[in-house]
Amino acid sequence: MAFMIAQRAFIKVYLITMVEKHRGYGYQMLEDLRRDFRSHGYSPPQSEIYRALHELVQQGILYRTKQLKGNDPKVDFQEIVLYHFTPDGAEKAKLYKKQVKTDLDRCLGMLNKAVYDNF
Amino acid sequence: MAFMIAQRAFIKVYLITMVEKHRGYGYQMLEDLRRDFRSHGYSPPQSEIYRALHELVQQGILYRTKQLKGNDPKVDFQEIVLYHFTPDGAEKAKLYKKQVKTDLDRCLGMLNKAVYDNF
DNA sequence: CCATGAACAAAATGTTCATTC
DNA sequence: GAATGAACATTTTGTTCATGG
Repeated sequence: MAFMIAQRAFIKVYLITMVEKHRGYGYQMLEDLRRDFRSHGYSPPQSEIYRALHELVQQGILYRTKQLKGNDPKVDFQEIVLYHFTPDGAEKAKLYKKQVKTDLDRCLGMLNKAVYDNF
Repeated sequence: MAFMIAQRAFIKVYLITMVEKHRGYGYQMLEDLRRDFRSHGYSPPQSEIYRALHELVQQGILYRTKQLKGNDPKVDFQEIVLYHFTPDGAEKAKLYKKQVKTDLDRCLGMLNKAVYDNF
């Protein structure tokens, strides 16, 4: 077992949750995470979000579709990549999240213990 | 700012606390930590403990003395390395711990948030 | 500037080996 | 097996570059 939870896993559960909420594409999720964790002094690097998304596709949890950002193609030709659950993706995601939850709890236990033991 | 607290820093505060309690030498501290974290599924690698101790010496917080383990040299010639605070080591240690405490709290905040947001 | 992706560089860690008692 | 240390290998990250709209 590793020491702490990996950044990758941490990000992945957030991405899964975002897909559950039908929210968006990579760049958007990146900005959301940065906003939500700014007060914690954490700014996930852009590469990690894309890597995490790619891995979730590899794991057969998500699949991709492409779409033009603006409703009107004449206005905005920017192409974005949307993510959705595969047929059995939701179930796989549930399982993955469960594993990460276990690890999150483990890490919380260790950090709380460290505070208790040393401070 | 990094994502999570580094294993190294985590171990260092434990080592400092152990030196405060006049406990021991590297190998002993390693075993203690392994025992204390076994239930958390974490077993710090031996190399990390020594690396951490060396760094604390580099930082001018600790210095080393050597000693034979058994009281009677005829019985046990095993040489061990003991660690003590340098003259200003205690103060430096206090400062270092303070920094790590801040980071521990930050990490706890992030992990708790993750649990709240995703589960 | 938004958006995606890959390539590359660095750091942190894990594993193994060497040495001594 | 206890004890210390270094070397080496790998993984995980962070940074930078490339491309296009």
